[in-house]
Amino acid sequence: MKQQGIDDLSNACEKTDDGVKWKQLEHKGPYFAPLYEPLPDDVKFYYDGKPMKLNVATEEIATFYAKMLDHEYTTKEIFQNNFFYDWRKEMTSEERKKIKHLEKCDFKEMHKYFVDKNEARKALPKEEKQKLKEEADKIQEEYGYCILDGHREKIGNFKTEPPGLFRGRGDHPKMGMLKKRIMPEDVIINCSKDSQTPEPPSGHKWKEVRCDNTVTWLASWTENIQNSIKYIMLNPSSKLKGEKDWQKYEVARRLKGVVNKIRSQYRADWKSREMKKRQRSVALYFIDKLALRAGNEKEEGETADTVGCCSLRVEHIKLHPELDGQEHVVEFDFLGKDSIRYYNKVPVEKPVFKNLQLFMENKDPGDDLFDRLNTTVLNKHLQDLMDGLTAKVFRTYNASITLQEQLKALTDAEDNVAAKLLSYNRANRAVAILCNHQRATPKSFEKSMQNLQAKIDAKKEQLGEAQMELKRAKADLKAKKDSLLAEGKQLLKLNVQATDKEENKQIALGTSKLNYLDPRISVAWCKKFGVPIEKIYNKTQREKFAWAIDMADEDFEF
DNA sequence: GGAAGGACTTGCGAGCACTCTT
DNA sequence: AAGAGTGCTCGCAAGTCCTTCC
Repeated sequence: MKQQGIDDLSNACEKTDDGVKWKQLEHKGPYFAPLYEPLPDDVKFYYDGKPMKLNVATEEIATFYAKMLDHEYTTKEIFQNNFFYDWRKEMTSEERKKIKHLEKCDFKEMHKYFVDKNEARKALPKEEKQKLKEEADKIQEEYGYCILDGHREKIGNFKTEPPGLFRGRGDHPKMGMLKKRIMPEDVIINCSKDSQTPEPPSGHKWKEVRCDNTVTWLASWTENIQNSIKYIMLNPSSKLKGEKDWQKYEVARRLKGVVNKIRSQYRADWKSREMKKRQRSVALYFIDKLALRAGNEKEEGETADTVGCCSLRVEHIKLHPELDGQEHVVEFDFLGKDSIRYYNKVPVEKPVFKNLQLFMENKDPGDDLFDRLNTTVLNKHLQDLMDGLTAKVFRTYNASITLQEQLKALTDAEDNVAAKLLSYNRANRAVAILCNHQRATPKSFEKSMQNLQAKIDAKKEQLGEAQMELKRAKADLKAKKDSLLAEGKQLLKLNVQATDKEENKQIALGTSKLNYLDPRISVAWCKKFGVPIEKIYNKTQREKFAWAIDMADEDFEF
């Protein structure tokens, strides 16, 4: 591997303001999605029952739709309309004259072609598969790494996104629109001046090559659906990302020091004469207590209708003066990030309840609950309370502190490793529930639960038998006792497994583990209770959290 | 001061790869 | 050896929050 530029950095970019500021960045540029291969002649598209040869560009877009035929997306009207509208834009004028209705388009042959092709690929002999893997590894090796200030670092996403049909989440108004192919002419390269500038594919040029050491991306382009910029950045295992991660948790730890003061302050503000302050203090209470997201405004009609705290509308909450024997209950029901439903019934303190009644007076269901508040206002206030404080820090703080407290409460030093891990998972789960990290119940859940139960029943029987035998055979006592003990232990372990699985049915632990829980808490816990770190972090996670594994000893306190 | 643009983190699900069972 | 089940990686959408521009 070339190590050019490590010793000679005299030519490197200089920028003096704060920020990332690397001295050397060298890479190969993005790896481009493979070009379109036209369909064989015998795979036909039919319009109105008659075969029709499409122009290559038109055909390519048709294949995007054909590939998705058995996906639910293609049954949705918005998806169909958006696709058809964009498809027609790319047709030749003759094609456009002919193809006027999507219902008359028959993609079935094309669809079958791709299904078959996919199966053929899966059925490939081992050696062929091995060869394909080696080719992929070669590409990874060549394009998947960069050199940043003398260190070889893994890149997160070194490939451009392939063209296709946009799939939004939830009720997205743009679903089905055509995502265009990214060409070198769309791509901005960022690298140091002294480094070897990456070569664009032959016959092509980059949109721009720049040297901006205040940012961390290697390449970028603007996508055509939302007109937003996409970036090629480093892998979480990189030093740069690790340092940022560490910083994030340090900010959250600083919040720990002032959170009591902030809480008494927002409680006081519930009685403020200013409406703006009251709204701010109630919103902050939600963000703190319920770990809600900030809730930026969104452009209407451009994205799915989802909300966070500051963008909650009257229709998203119901007030119950009394519910199930509890007073002042707020019932939340709204779609949050990724159109995941947030549903929760929460007893709140009386002033909060009274304030909410006030905020909702004379408003329609579609009106903003906090009409005098937005995330900019809220974050400005938070910044005054603590340097670096923003709404999202509360999520990080409350997630991490909850893990630490739960681990303390649930872990029994006398337990075996399996039981300790159940405790760990339960603590992790408490956080995931707080942050509303959900998942669809896995498809094989019922079945695999039954299998596990069958195993447990079998083990119980074995245990019973061993007990009987022990009674019968007084001789050979030691061996029988041991086998009894072993069976008992296995049963316990299976029961633990089953409990864990059941409790985890609809909860996703990954997001909190990766993004909200200070890894030093987990590392310290492992060290303190003699649990190998591999039991809670897999290889990738250990790479991402290398900084924490290095740093934390068993008495680390968040 | 507010809209638009930009950079970066967070989030879920699909599909692949690996393991375990039969 | 094959098939099922599970864990892990990757893709890329969708957030947050800061900066820039008028």
